[in-house]
Amino acid sequence: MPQIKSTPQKDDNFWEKVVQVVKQIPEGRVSSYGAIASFLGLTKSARMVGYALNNCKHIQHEVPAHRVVNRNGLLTGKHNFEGNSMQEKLMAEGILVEKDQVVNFKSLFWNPEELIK
DNA sequence: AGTCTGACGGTAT
DNA sequence: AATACCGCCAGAC
Repeated sequence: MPQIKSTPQKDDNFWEKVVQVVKQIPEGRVSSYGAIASFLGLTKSARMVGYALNNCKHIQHEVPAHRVVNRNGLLTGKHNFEGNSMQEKLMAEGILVEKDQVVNFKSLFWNPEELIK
């Protein structure tokens, strides 16, 4: 469980929602911070998604945070993982990474909106 | 209380 | 096409 430190009221549990969504990312697919933020109704707060994952890094083993990259497919969060484990985890799922960037990102991209369907 | 810093993204130059 | 800036907002100082 992520530690929610913000005030209980405004607390929409954004962090938890982020975790829930990220958990739904299928293996071998990737998504972006912006897409998740948008899906949660905070279109302009993509940074908060990364921030949330950072907050939840202690449960990283349950959250495929490595499948979340920025809108260009760039592994911007790489340095938050040990060594280059982010890339390694992606590669292990068959996702090609070249120069810190997901190859064929556009077709591997998974939009949270698919959850609704 | 003021300032700075991000696992970002869009717009302007 | 490449930078530069700006909005976003919770935390750390």
